[in-house]
Amino acid sequence: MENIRLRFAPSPTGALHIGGIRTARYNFLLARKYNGTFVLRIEDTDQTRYVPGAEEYILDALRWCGLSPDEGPGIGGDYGPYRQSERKSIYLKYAEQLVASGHAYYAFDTPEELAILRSRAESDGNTFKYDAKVRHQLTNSLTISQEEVHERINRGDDYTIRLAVPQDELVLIDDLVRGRVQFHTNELDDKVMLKSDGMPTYHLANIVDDHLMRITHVIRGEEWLPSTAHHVLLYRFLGWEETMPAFAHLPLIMKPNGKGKLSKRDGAKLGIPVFPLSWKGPTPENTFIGFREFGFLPEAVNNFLAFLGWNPGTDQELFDMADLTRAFSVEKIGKSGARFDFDKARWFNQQHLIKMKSEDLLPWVKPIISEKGHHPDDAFLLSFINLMKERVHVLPEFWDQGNYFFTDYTHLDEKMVRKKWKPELREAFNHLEALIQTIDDFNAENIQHHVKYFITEKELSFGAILPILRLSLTGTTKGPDVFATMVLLGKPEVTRRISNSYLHFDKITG
RNA sequence: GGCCCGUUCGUCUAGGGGUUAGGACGCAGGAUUUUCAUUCCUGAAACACGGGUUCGAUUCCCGUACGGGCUACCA
Repeated sequence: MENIRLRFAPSPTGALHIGGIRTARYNFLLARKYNGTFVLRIEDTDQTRYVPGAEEYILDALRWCGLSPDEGPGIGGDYGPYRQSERKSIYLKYAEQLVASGHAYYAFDTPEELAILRSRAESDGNTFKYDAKVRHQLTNSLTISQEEVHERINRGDDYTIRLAVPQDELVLIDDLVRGRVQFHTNELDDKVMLKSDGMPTYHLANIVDDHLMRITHVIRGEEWLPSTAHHVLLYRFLGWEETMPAFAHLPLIMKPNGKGKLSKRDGAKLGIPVFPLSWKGPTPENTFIGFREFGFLPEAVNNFLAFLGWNPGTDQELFDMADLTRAFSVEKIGKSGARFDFDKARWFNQQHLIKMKSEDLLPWVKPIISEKGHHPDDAFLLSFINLMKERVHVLPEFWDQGNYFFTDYTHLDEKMVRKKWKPELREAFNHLEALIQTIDDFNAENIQHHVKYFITEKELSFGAILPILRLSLTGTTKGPDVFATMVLLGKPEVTRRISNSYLHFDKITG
């Protein structure tokens, strides 16, 4: 595996969903594992589907995921340009070479004519296929004279160049994931190589570029498997079969309900992210929330994604990027489609959150708190993160579950107050408040010691006091250790909240 | 419809001719006598079906069913 080169080749037609990120991830992983090169190529040959901003999104998304390309548009490299629209003339040359060697031909049939043939066949219960059986009845350089071909081209008639797929041959593909797959050429159509606007189709561009860019392995989605036979034929006809890259077709990521492959819409429908980053489209229907905005760590997203269709063969599930690179192998990629399981994604995120050092989490949590208008110092934030990180799944929950550390709580669990507050506790709480005032060294151990003493003194129980104490401090019965919470809140705030809470409590129970 | 790919707990999966079919998420119960969470323990839960091959198939082969993909001058 020397000098391996892999590429990720998305088309800039909008936001890139996580299926694409997984494909990029696998390509990246294999490249890194063998000290190879990871190339980004933009496949913008369909000018009608070009979406402004999409290319930028792709690069941003890759970078956020830690998948920065070694070569690509805006990055450079020895095999550029890396945007197919900028390589137009290259494809024409090879398309014409294909015609010259008899493996392709000029076709003048218009889309309208073909549509008619298609619908006619359909009404007869058949399907129309532009192939060896019918190409001699259609308008192309095989059926009209060379003069007429030149004449039509010279006068500016629209034409395409189609691949002349031979008859009665077997095309063998040794897929790294699926083993040997074979296609019979009689089932293959004469695919368009060069479109009438002068742009190549994916099929031609991808083969020409993979060859010219010295790509050694093509890892892509299973949706490409059926056209791989055409691709093999192209390598053969262009004389490049010796250096043809190895193919690995990935199982698809399926919708959470298992019905079909995951699509952009599924996210909005279920209220879950299926994109790495948020994407603002022209309409609400084309606007999507990303894993980043949802509060996921890129490492967790990658860990989760890597396991959709791959596993190391051990019981280990938690991987950082470096571990993943070490453990990854194409042989361990599965064959069957993997369902997108958001609960598992949340679990991965939680585990990564727990595993991370609080210092490393600081830059992720800080913006969430400051967004709410609070700017505590790092030491405070660090203690806060320590207390909270093992009870949140996604970043915004640091605020949702811990906002009372920064401001008076806005929500009080009245049901629990009714359950725990007895008016006769008021006297005890007054004592407790006074007792807390006297604690000089306000650390958790010390506070606990005093509170414990107080409880036994008053012949009360932990279970009677602590929940209501927590309620008075945080408004909820859930949360980190009460004494640790008190330390972080600080003595003045603790006593303030305790004395303030009587009013609310009496009102609720009274 | 045609072609191609696939099928182990609800989900992600390990395994592979003879296993109590393993792990993880989720779910249920329990422990950690302040909650929540973490952590730990326990539990329910799977080899699609039918034929072969074999002493023996979940594992190999062939069918069937089911699922998925492709079937554009889209990628």
